[in-house]
Order: sequence, then structure tokens, then C-alpha cells
Amino acid sequence: MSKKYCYDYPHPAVTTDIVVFTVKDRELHTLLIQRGIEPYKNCWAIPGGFVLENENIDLCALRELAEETGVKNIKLRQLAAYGMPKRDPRGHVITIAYYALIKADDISMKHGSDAADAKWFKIKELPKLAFDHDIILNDAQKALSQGLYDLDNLTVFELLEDKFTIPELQIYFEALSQKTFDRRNFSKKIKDVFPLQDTGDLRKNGPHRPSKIFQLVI
Amino acid sequence: MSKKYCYDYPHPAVTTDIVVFTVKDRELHTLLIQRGIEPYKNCWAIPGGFVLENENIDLCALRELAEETGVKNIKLRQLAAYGMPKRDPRGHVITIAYYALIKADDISMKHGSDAADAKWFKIKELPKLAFDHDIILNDAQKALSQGLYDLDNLTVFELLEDKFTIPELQIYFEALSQKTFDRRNFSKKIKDVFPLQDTGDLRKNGPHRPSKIFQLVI
DNA sequence: TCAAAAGTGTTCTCTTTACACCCATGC
DNA sequence: GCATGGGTGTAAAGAGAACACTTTTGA
Repeated sequence: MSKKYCYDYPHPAVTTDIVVFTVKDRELHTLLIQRGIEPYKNCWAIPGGFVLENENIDLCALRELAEETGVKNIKLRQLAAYGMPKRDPRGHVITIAYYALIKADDISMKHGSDAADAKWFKIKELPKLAFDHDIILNDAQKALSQGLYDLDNLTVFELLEDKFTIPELQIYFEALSQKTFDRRNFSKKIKDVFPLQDTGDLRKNGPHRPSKIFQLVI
Repeated sequence: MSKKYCYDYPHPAVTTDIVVFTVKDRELHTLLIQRGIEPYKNCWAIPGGFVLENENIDLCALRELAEETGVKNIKLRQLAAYGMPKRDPRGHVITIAYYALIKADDISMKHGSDAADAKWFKIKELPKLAFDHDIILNDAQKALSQGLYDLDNLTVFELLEDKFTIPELQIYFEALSQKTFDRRNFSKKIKDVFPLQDTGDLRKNGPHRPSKIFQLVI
């Protein structure tokens, strides 16, 4: 199967890469795969792969993510395109990067998929990454923390079940933005920005007053 | 020259498109070219073209823009990648879109370049555009107006000479954001956000009090 | 002397920040 | 009963919006 795809004009290769974030144990994590093949064999990398013929790039990202990590049915946001000629030793590869936020337990993280291994890493304890993936990951984190209060976006709520408590929400906001907030001000602001509804139920959660359970309206 | 570029894997074609904005007569304009070839022959389009082998995508955008419109030495900002398989009738073409803001008189807008014709259009009086360029243009305008007060960006100042007056600045801000501002509040805010220095000179500009001339520091 | 646009300062409102006390639970 | 974290309101500060009068020029 050598050189069977031919064109009138030179075509650089195109890949998609997907930076997947989650919050576990109050800390921001990202999903990496260990590369099974050269280049950068055994090195950790952002999941991703080549765009197929006539494949929508958004769907390519979803497909590659599912193949390499088992993660499905999530909402991707486009980050940027990276096209330095030297970024891939195999030749000119342009990558279109995406990012997403998901619940950590959405993933069965099964072995036996294309990637040798897929694993959550704390954002503060990353291994050395393949290609320019350190730059991409850094840009993704910036984009993530900027869109937190965007009502059209609702990234954070992809981390939560339908019903949640305000302190729970605060944990996620703090992990995502790498900041801490005053409990009272956070509660006020969050109720102001997002349409939250008090379900009337309480969640007992330890040796202290139970917290109210809310849900997002529409 | 048929089918002489061959690869092991399918490679979609990659182009860059560049949305160039300016402000003339207090109105936002964009630079379009009239296509000389099919598809969409004679239709107006955003300038752009194919990425060459091993060509940095940012440099490709600059090159295509220079070839098609004569515009050089400007700062581009990446907007997004567009990759719907049906967006180009010739096949799967992924485009990486950029946008820029320049002085209207930076352009000699000479004929004899690759494009049949290049012309400024008022953003409110656009012709029908080729491909999905209406969507790209719309996204670019949104991105442009969002970055106006970003000190790391300084887009607006690309429209101005080194020295400028506050009322002049206000005209540009209003055209770019499609809003109007109170003169007094605008003056205060702008001096607050950007490091402006009063040069001590005045600009006489009609039958009224002359305005102070400022410059951006660093 | 008049019209046109530029310069400037104050008040009010709203948003954001800072901060303290009481409450329900599990051990 | 006590430690733990959750619930809430108020005062102060800062940012943004509203607003009016004086100044300089050219005709």
C-alpha cells in the first residue's frame, strides 16, 4: 500500500488532536496516550490521528478519541491549528486541536484499543510529551479557563451530574481556573450567571450541615 | 502535471484564507477578491490559497495575501479551521482562516496580480461570497470585536499612525465594535487601558477646538 | 458671533470584594 | 459536645454609565 493516494497539488497531512480534561480529587487532569509506534514511540501524547478522505474534521476528532481512549459522546471545542513544518519528523503534518471536558468516570479506559495505554495525568505532573503537544496542551488549558462563565458554553456542567451542589460546583471551578474563591461570593455569582433551580433536596456529605441540591434550568 | 503528489495515506487539501479588515469613512470594510477561475468563477471571495509542501501555515497565509492583493508586512491572527467535506466542490479542502486589521491606504490594490480584482467592501454591503466564506467572515468579525481592548493584541493601533488623537481612536473603536460610546467615558477608559502619552502637540482639524495628539508608549 | 467638535469632572449605579455568624451532621 | 463544612447578608471599594459646561477654531 505504498503511495496510493495521489493529487495534482502537494497536500500536507492533516491530523486532529484532542485535549481531554477532567477534575479528579479537586485537581485538573488530562488524558494522554502512550504512543505504540514511531515517532516518539512509548512517549506520552495527546490522543489524535489522521483525517480520512472526506471526513469532517470534527467527526475525525471524535473518531480518533473513541478509537484511542474509548471516550465517546462528548462535546468538542475547536482550539487552533498548528502547522509548523518541523513539528512532526515524518514530514509536514498540520494538526487541528480540540479540547473537551468530561466526567472522569465516563471512561472505562480499557486496554486493547489502538493506543498502547491511555491514562489520566495531573496537569501539574505531566510527563514529557511528543511533538509540540506541550504547547497545544497549554493553549487548551488557557482556552478552558477563559470560557468558564460563558453561558453559551457551559463547559463546567459537563463535569457534573444533572443535580449538584454549590460547593461541588466550586470545587470544579477552582480546579479549572486554578484559583480559589470566597464561598459566599461564589455562591452569589454562580446563581447570578447560571439559571440554577433549587430542587428542595439535600445532600448529606459528612459530619456537617447537608448542602442543597440544584439543577440547571434549560 | 497530473497526480504527481503521492502519499501513503489520504491527504485532504489544505488552504489558508485571510479576512482583512479596515476602517474607511467611519465604516468597517473587508478586502475581497474576485475569483478568476472555477469553482465560483467571478464570484467574490476571501483571499487565500493552498498550503505548499513544508510551508508554515502562517507564512502561507501571508504569501497568498501578498500574491492576491499586494498586502504585505501585516500581523495575522489565527481564527479557526473549517473542514466540512462539502465546503469545496473540488473535493475535501480544509481551510485555516486568519484575520487582520490594516490601514486602508497600505494597499496599492494593483491589478495584474493573481486575483482578477481585489476590492474593499463595506461590511454592511457585501456581495454573495464563494464557498462558506460568509460564515468565516462573520466569525472573523466576532473575533475582531472581542479582542479590541486586549493589551497583548493592540489590533486597533494597526489602523493608526504612530501619533493619533482620542476622537480618531473613538471612530475606529466604534466602527470595529459597531457600537457608539460616550466621548467622556471613552476618553477615560482608553487612557486607563492603554499606556498613552500626550505628545504636547495639537491637531487642527476643522472649525473647532484642536485635539491633542497622543502616542502609544512601548 | 456662531456653529462645530474637543476638552474635562462629578454623581449615581451596579458589580465585585471583603468579611462573620449561625446551622446541621457524624463521631 | 465538638469539629467540620454549609448556609446566608451587609458594608466598602471599584468599575461603568449618565450627564453639562467651557474652550478653540474657521467661516
